[in-house]
Amino acid sequence: MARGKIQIKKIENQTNRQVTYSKRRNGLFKKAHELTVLCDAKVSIIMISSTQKLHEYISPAITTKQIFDEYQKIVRTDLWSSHYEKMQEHIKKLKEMNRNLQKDIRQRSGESLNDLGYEEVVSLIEDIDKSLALIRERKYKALGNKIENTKKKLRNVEDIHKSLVLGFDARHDDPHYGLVENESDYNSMLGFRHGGPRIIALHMPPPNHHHHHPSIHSGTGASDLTTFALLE
Amino acid sequence: MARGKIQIKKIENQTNRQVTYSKRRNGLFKKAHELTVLCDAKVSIIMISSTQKLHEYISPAITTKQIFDEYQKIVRTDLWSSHYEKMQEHIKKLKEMNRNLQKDIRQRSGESLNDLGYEEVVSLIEDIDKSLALIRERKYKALGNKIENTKKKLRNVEDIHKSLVLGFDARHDDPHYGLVENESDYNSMLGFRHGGPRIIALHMPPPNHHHHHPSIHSGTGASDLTTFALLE
DNA sequence: AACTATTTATAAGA
DNA sequence: TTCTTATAAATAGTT
Repeated sequence: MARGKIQIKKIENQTNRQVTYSKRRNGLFKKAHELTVLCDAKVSIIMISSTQKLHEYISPAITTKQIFDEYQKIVRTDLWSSHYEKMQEHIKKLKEMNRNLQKDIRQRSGESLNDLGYEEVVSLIEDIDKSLALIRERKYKALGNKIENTKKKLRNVEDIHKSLVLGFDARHDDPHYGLVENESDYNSMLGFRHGGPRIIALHMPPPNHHHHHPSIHSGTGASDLTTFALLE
Repeated sequence: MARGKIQIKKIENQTNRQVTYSKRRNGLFKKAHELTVLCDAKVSIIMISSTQKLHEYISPAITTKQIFDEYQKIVRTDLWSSHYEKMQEHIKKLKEMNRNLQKDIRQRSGESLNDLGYEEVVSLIEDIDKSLALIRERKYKALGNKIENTKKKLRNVEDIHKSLVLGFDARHDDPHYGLVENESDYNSMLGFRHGGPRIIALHMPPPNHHHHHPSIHSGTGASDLTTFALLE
């Protein structure tokens, strides 16, 4: 529009482009402001440059938020109101789901059985019985694994003990053998770290002492296992 | 800017103002579009006229919502986002809640016990046991009530039977007594409607015949009760 | 950032 | 609304 007409297409020279952006932005904002005053209108301009900088013009006597609100009030279509409504629905569904889940749990824990018919109660009991059996089975399996594991480790420790005793006897028989000063050789040999199991573990009763079994059912079963913790 | 300079102040003549609004709006949008193309920028213009009509320009390759999002991301001011974000949070919380409830149910039904420690499994079992006891208790109570009810009704019917027999005998003794043609007198007397219980109920076994009890546990218990349905 | 030749926008009238 | 057109304003290229 001056010193030569230009084609309306992207200015490839970046410096040029930025200069033009700056000049025309000012022109646009000026025109917007004139429009605001002359015609008593509200104008909001938001621009993002190719370098991602943001500039805005907003008529005096209005805020960008007000323009946004007006916009979504008037343009009922699309934009974010649909988004909003979708969210509302989503929330509704989630709440419904939650209600049902909680009801389920309450029924399963025997708190609110009033909505249930007799047959439903019967099948609920069957269901819970099945679940309980499943959980118990898993518990015993887990327990069995732990015990098996513990037995193995105990056996290992007993072997060490034996070899220690054997070694000690041998040394006793042959005074030329010095005492083993460094237990870490044994430990590392057996894959133990951090000093390995303390020797006190050797004083433990043999693994066939499980006359104590009932406690497994009474909820104090865990203490059985902590007894073996030193061997882990 | 033509045929005479104008002052930038509100045009009082309404027609004139609207004409100017229309012309300058087009000019503004044209400039905005040129800016978009020349400088590879994103422009959003929203205008509200003095007559509350809304017009907008939006660069191709962007939506007004995206501009809004960008705007609130860059200008850290609140806008409508507070609402939006609250909803997002709400949804997040509900989802979290849902997840936990479902996990709970899965654990209670023995499906996913892997996250549980040993003690947790033990207390879970205790919990379920308690719940089960509770539900069973309720079941038996409900069953007891039903049976009690049924017994009462049976007793009632037996009384009717007796009085009928007595009446019949009396009539037999005294031929002047006609037969009772209309049983509804008895029924309404006893509070029964719709013809009352059919007399076939009298052929039922006495209420102390509950050798059949096991079926109550096996899920066919309901059929026990339907046997008495005629008496309801 | 300033200049200015030129293009573009537009006020007023039709 | 749209067209016309005289004129104001905007701005591309230059300094």
